[in-house]
Amino acid sequence: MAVTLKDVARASGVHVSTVSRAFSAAHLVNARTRARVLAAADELGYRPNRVARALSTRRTGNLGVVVADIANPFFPPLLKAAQEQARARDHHVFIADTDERTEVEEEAVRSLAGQVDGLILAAPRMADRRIRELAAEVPIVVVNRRISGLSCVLMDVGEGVGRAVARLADLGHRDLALVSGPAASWTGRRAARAAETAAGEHGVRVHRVGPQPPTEAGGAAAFDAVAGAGATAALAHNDLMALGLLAAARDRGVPVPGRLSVVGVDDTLTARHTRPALTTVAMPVEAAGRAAVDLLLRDATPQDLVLGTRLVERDSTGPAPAQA
Amino acid sequence: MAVTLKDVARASGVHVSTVSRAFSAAHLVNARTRARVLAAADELGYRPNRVARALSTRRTGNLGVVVADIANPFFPPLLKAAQEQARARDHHVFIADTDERTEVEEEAVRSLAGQVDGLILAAPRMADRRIRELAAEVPIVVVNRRISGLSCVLMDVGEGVGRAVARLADLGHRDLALVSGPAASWTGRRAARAAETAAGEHGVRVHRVGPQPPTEAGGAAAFDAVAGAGATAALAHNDLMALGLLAAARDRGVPVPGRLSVVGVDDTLTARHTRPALTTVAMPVEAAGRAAVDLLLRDATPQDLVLGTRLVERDSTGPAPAQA
DNA sequence: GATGAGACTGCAAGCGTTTGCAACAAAATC
DNA sequence: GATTTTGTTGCAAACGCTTGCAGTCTCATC
Repeated sequence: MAVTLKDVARASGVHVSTVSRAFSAAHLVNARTRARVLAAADELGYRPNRVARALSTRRTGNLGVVVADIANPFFPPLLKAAQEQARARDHHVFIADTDERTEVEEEAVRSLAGQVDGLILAAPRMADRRIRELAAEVPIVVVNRRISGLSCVLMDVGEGVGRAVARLADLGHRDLALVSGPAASWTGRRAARAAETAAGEHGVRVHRVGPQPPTEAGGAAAFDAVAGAGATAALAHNDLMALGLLAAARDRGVPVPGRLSVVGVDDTLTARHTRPALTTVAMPVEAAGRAAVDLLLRDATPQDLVLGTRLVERDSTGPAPAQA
Repeated sequence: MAVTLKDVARASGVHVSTVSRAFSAAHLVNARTRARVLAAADELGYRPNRVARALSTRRTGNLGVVVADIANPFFPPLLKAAQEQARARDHHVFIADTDERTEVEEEAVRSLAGQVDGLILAAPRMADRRIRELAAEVPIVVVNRRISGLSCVLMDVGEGVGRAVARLADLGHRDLALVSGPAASWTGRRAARAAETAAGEHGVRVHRVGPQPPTEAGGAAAFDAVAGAGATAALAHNDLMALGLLAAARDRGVPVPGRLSVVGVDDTLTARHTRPALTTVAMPVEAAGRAAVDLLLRDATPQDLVLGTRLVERDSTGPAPAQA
């Protein structure tokens, strides 16, 4: 069916190994022979069979990206940047959506391991140990989580979160609700720590709320606890949860930012179009996607790469309400 | 390095072919032998090498999904549903983002062709001819476009659009701007036709605006033309463009829906959180993703599958303004 | 003019599976 | 009891490509 090396060899009167070298080791074949081979290949429409090549070289030219939820607007730009970078390096990319489930995550890594040269785990939920074990089977780069011994691309949410808390303090807020997502989230813990540190420095009380699923519904579910704690500002685990808070506030007739300031994390496209537009901590997601691919393909010794974040102030934050 | 059939064979004292059959043709091997083999395999942690298997069976167990822009919120749910369905069928999925470029699209199909059992082209931009040619190399299912001879999953935007126009007419609108996206978009043409038909039936004038890129910026860029045409309502190519219109309207101080009603297409997550919340035509995207995978894996004779759409009325539409 | 060094090319053994075929034994059929 | 069937297994040839090795041929070198 498809045109193979053998066909090209026959057509150009040389051995298959010469044809092979004409493609993948040009300097080992005579220039004129090579030209003849390439011409024949072109004529026949030859395209190397990546599967066969992979079998013999043990390099597939494929990468995998494992994410918790493709539909979570945080991931698509990461995915897009990663796949674009991979394409530029002549690699293809698999995606696996784990639906936030650890078992699925593990199985995804396992079953992908055989047909990729490396995997990018975006904000994985597995235990460090498991990830390290899996890294013995296939090169792994982790995004948004630090695991010693592995290459990690980190978006230092702490920076932006700290700035957010400082800004809220400036605006007069003294009670901040920290609405957390999944307990296993590295970024979440990191944000919490940064928030608490900054809060301490600025004399702001922190009220922990959650954990809740990192979804709009999760955010909405947290609203009553936020209000109950007497907080005038809330920092959500991510934009999606912040949206949930916004929606719940609207339902309850609580004006934002009049009575409650809300801050998200991620700066997903959505954030710009909420009502009110969401103040949020912007993550360098595209850069992270590209960096992860580079790290994987370069496969140098494990290294951490820390990318900065910044506060994007929109309309969901404002001065603390006067005391009742 | 990795455990192979040979290792398992040695460990269980049978020939590799027997081991192979123990996995992929159970009925051809004695039950007790099989048990012994499986035990040995389990013990050694054997995992079949999909690449090698693919070389010999010519089935890779992989699918590819080609989309114009992963970051366009329309696609992630489709991708997610497709990959979940594929996973359920023990398949992996490649993604390719074409960045809206035809050449990239074609090259993506070509280079993926060798390592997938089939491709899903979501809203492709290529010419019908090209797609049909490519379909000779690899099974293709097309989403959101009808191409004779190929299996297609169609979301009949016409239905929802027709209803939207009817509703706008009810609200008193008589001048509707049709803000179009890429000229090559099947859905776009389909929507335009449906809008014009419905407009004709309800005595509404249609003003064509565009084409513009199917982005927020594209929508914003179209605003002046919309206003200039004297339209009191606009139907955008997609939600993203509708958002652009909303933003531009806000910038120009034009109240929505007070002076201009805006309708999007897609009902992306974003739509619910715009200011005002966007009235839009909802697409059954997840269902389409699943259906596309099923069609591909079943690989029956080509068939079309038409899924319905509906109008989701939110706050960006309202009564037409009184005549000036 | 013998010798060694390149430059090029072919040969053949893999890579880990699958699968048609043959071999053999045991069971079933007449 | 001879013959066929059935069940089970091994053998070996693919699948399309890469690559270490060895062979040939041409030149430069002394």
